Amino acid sequence: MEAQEYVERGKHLFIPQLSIDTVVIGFRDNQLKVLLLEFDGQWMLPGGHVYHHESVEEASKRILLERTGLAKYYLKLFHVFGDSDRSFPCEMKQIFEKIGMAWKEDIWINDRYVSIGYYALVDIEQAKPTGSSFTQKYAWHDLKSLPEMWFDHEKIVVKAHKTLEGDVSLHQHSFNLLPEKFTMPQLHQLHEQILDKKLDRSRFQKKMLSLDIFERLPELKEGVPYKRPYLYKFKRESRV
Amino acid sequence: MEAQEYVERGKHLFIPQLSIDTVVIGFRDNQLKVLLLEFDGQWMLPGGHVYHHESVEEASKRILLERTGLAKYYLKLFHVFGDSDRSFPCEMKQIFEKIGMAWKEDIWINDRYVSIGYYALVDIEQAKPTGSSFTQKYAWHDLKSLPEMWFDHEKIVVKAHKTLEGDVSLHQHSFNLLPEKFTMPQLHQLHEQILDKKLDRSRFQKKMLSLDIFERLPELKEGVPYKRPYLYKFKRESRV
DNA sequence: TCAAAAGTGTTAAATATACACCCATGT
DNA sequence: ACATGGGTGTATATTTAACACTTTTGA
Repeated sequence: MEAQEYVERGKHLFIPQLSIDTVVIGFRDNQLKVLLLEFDGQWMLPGGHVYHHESVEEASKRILLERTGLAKYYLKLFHVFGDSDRSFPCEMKQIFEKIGMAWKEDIWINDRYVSIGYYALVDIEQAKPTGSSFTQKYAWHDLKSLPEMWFDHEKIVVKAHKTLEGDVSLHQHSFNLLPEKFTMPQLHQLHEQILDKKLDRSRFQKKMLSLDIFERLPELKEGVPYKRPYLYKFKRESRV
Repeated sequence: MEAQEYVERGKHLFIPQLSIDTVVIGFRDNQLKVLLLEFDGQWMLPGGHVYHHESVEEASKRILLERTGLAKYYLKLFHVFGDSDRSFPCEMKQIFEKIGMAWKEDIWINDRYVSIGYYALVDIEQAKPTGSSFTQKYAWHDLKSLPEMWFDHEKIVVKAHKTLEGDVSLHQHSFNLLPEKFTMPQLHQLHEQILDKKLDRSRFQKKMLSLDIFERLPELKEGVPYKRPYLYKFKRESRV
């Protein structure tokens, strides 16, 4: 949808005062990454609104598909951002002026919004991000060093990160951040990054294998120096 | 607020298409109880909407205070009910006819609503429930044998119960269901009810005490047969 | 040949489990 | 006296922790 059309018709298409913000998390170069969209030197999260005909969950999946092209991922509602002062007319005015669109005080986009926060764990190599109608540029930023962000999006990212940290040992969904076939050293380093601490290599491997959710493949990982690690894949068919 | 005023003015007072439903949980006679409101032989959850000037969290606390008179409790957002078909015009018509109020198809209360589900753990003996504008009668029902309920409220209660089951070992917030001063046997029976299984008495007590969150009081529980158990209280001042 | 990375093993400490035992109290 | 409920102890099994050993491979 074009920016112009979005602003004109959005008021009637979507559930009012309700938005979705999605923290899309990937893993590359041994670093956790978050997908951000650029506008005028500052960054924002992929997000959107809920159509009258769709469920909140459907909306979150649609938004993720639109922004990343992905159908496979782990997606979780992690928080509701419901502060009474959660509206951003000043920042909206800035954005409208930059685009060259007419800004009015009483436009729907200036309302106070309750935002439903999702985090998505994705295979960063499979993602094909695209900008939104407002934003052309996107980038994967280190979760540990976030750039200047619009609205309260930095707060949302930080909250998602904390939630992920608490969830990872409980749900064992971290493999969604890795390719279909991955090695135990990869999973080990990933967990070290998520929890931000050293984990005993031997113990980690034994614990992961004792969960009986990963299947060792006959092949070994190619193209890596020194001893080649085994490849594993998640036992269940689909990721979701 | 009166029913008439609520229907007439609600459209402008509240964030549209957003509601709150609160599963208020108590513990009495060794059974988990849920606070329900009666209308025309069927039951519903305490709930409400978010005023434009208040946060979602403030709204949930206001609703809990209005319905129970309580200021001390554990309150947690446990789920967002966002199905696209979540509207109840037929049931609303029934209710309006029973009250003797004019029902119209396009009234705000017939809209599709996204509901934010909270569960509250309360000291049932401290609660002073009151009916809402629609409902006069209230009752504490066994969580295990729910009556006929309006809307999708049974689904919401079941989801809250499951969430509590998963949360209790993790957060150790179950004492909020007991009086200020309680005994280990009480806490033991409470956990058996929440998890719906037998727990070894000796081990349970040792584990709870090893958490170092409860303080043993010099007094013993009075008015109970046989050996009198020690009384404990939660170490931190406030419950929230 | 040796260092780096991966896979596995070994021992000790900490926890969990399944009871047993003793104490206080009411019948 | 004894049955009931409460508090604690003890032996055993399991899990966690720390680190050692071995294998494979590239420099």
